Amino acid sequence: MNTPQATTAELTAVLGKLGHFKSLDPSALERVAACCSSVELKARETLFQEGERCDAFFVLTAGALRVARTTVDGREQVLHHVSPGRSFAEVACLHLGVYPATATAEVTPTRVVRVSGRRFRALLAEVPEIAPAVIGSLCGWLHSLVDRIDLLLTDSAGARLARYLLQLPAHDEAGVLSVQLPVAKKTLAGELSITPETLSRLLARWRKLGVASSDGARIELLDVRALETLAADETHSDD
Amino acid sequence: MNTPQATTAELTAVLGKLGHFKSLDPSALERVAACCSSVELKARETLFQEGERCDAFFVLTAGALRVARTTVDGREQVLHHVSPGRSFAEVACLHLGVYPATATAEVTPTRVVRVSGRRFRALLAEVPEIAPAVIGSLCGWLHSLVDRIDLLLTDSAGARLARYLLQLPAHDEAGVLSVQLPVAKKTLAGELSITPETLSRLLARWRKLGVASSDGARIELLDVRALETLAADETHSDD
DNA sequence: CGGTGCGTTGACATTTCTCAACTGTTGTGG
DNA sequence: CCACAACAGTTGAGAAATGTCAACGCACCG
Repeated sequence: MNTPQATTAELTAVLGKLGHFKSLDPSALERVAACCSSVELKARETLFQEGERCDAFFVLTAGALRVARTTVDGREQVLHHVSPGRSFAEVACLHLGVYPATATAEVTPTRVVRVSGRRFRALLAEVPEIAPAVIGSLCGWLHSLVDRIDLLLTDSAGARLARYLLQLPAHDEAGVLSVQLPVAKKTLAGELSITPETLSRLLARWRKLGVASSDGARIELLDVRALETLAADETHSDD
Repeated sequence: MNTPQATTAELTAVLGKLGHFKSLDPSALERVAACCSSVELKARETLFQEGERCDAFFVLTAGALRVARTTVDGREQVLHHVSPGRSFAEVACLHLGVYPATATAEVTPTRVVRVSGRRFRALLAEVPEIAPAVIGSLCGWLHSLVDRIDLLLTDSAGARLARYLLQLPAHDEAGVLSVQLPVAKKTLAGELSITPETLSRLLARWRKLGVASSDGARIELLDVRALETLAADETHSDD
């Protein structure tokens, strides 16, 4: 884990681009930046470990990162994928005091801004303008977690996959919607609570049915109506 | 939906007992109370409906309430049960602008405090001391949602049920732990993403094995070690 | 160029769901 | 106060979805 000495000016610039701090005036932003340092990780390096005492939260500025727990039987259970611009571990830092999960970089380089919890809490009391930023960020998290629960409560594996694909940012090319899987299929399977084999078979079946054609991480949604039906139906129709 | 005219003094007293507002000084508390009104519901009455425009969040003071969505195929999907002292719909109010789910009272009477979103946002800017209360409340929600996801990611139905039972507040009587199901078994099945039949069969099997004896909503955890093993194991051991 | 690990496919085992029937309880209206 | 309806809960039998185990091709990385 490398911690290059970034100037406050650089940090200010980075933070100012983040959704929730955009509305802050420059002087407030500078005070936030004064709580921060920047950290650079290589793929597979961990930023923090489950159970570790917690004195900071983070904002991802570049790369990708996953937050996961290790289950009792030793498997890795991915709780969330963090994409650039999002903050994470606020709950651990502001509420729990320990990290309830492990954060691991997925690509090289992955850059994060580290925000000191102690200093940030003090700032929160002094500069009321930053509270809405924090609240907004937490609300964003809550929203995505509720979506995740909604997804997991969907009964059939096919329906979960269809819902997942449909809510992915789609790229329209020549009238055909296509999406790009942001994570490895093995990982995606874990997020949908299915096995990689089942995922592979679902895609194979849909390819045969002409509903979706998958080529590696790019998947073309050929029949969106059919996918929506699959996503809604509890039980998915066979061939 | 009945809205008796409560005095500010009464509201102040009620709010002051809630975890997150406890640390507020009396004058701040009074200003929060000025944003509030109290609402009383009978069982099966709804407080708000999915899709409705949202201009308030709530704190449950008495009774019980469930937050649920209606799935495309018409079933009711319970997202959360709210117990007294907890606030809810903050995300809808402070972030989304519409209610993403429906809140329904489960008992008569159910009493909630309604907090005007518009007035509360203004207050948030004027009284910085209340920000930590909101942040704390949101963190509590996030924590419970992560736990829920963790539970749903548990593979086998038996393991999910065992984990659920073990994390329930247990009542120790004569050396035997016993827990009280806070909701109907049908509802619990929904929360664990299993069918009522499967739930019934699991309890029947455990009763036969001497692991847990169920009598209506009271369940005695006879062999906690065994339950912990079941909760940890992916696949649950048979007789 | 060999190893490591992902993705795919097949055969099989198993859990869990579905459908159906039955019981007991609750609560509602006559 | 009782009868009847409605519904939660239980149990059984069979079906279906999904997981497990295993083998193979393939890409990527050292």
